[in-house]
Amino acid sequence: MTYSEENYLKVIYHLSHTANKGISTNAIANVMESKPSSVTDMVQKLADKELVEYVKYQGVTLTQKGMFMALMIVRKHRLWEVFLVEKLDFSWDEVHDVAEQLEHIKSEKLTNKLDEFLGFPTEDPHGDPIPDKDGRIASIDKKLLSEIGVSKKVICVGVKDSSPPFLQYLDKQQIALGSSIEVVAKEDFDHSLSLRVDGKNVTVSNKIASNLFVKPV
Amino acid sequence: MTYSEENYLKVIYHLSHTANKGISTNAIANVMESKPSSVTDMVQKLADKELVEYVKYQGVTLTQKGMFMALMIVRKHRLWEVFLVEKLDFSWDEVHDVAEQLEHIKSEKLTNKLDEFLGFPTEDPHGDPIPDKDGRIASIDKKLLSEIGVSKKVICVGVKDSSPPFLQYLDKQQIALGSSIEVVAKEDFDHSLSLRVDGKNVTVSNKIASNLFVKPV
DNA sequence: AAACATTTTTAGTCTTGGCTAAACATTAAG
DNA sequence: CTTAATGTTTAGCCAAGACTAAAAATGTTT
Repeated sequence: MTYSEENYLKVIYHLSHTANKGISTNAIANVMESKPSSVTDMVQKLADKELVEYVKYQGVTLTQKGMFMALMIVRKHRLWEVFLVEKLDFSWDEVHDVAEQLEHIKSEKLTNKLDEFLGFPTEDPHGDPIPDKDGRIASIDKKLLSEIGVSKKVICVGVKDSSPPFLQYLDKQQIALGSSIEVVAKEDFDHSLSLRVDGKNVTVSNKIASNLFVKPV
Repeated sequence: MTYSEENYLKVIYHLSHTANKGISTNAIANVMESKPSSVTDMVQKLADKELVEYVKYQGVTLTQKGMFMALMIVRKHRLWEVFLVEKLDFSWDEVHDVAEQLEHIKSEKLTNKLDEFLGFPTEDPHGDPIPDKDGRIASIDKKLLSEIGVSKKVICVGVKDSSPPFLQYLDKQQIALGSSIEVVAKEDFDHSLSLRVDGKNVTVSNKIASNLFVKPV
């Protein structure tokens, strides 16, 4: 497995969550900032290795084997993110690029020892679930904050967008994983939300609210 | 800096310690298990980037810039080895291949935070010195056990050869970094040594003794 | 000092992963 | 149901890094 093949598998895995048909070469190229023609080539190589199912013009899906490898890459990525935040004091907006490199380190022993060292965490610093060594994911029931009704109380459990600007915005508003949030009011005009976050009043736009995962308290 | 360029710099750095003239393409090719012609190509590329001084047919030496980059790679390699042994319970014969991968992770912040997390170690698990963030190395005065006179007492501070078979042999004889060693006798015939290692009698061949670094107690 | 052996470089080739431009499918619209 | 628009693949090309075989430089010997 080359570096590049691993990246393709990871991207296909992530795209599989939003779309439930075959993933188009175009979609992959967009995410990878490359060209559809390059994707076609690589996808054919992955199909030869039986990591993806590929029908011309119909898109790509992961095979069992490909799914497992993708899960192991995601596992490594998220474990390293936990390591960076918990042990090395990185903030949650700084970890992505480094984890993007660390996820390619090949050593099953390292991955499993790291998992143990971290106390077998089930979620990364953004609230995303961490597959265990057999690829199993503990699914948590979570909703977008934007779907929560007025006067309901919830706890912040994850972010949908984990780009640095969004995460830094949340830091500024003192919204973090574990924060308790009450929806005080919803504005009809722009769908913005008035919240009480850990006792403080905060107003957020609908765009913010639809990128925050919460669970009923 | 590509992965491959980094490996060349590292190899040239290591070879510079034993030979103090220019390093030949042949020597590099041997260590890298590649061919001299491939080395010539790469070395010319490194010279274009001013990371090495290169005169045709005369061999290669590191420039200031190249030396610093090499030191940073060695620094990362050795810090990760400490991490693997101290935090993840790897044994000293298992760390090399994984550290070989980890040394290429690009993030100054990661390296320095890791250094801090480990308590700014000055040596790796094999007793090799770890360059600090400015590339400085604390030099320790050490001799080969084979050069020590009879009835002298020393402490084991490093290994010259850190291949798994040698390290595993030392484990079996319960010789480790920090072990106190007294040279009880030296055999004229085969230059083998009778030792007292932490109170136990052990006999080792000259080959073993000339791969163990010790310092006077 | 010339001839031979060794080392090093050059020239040309291969593979991987990417690109552009052109050809080919599919879908949507008239 | 045919054409236009869009999406996808093919064909041909490029750069990096490695290789083989051949040419050139260095060194070693007599």
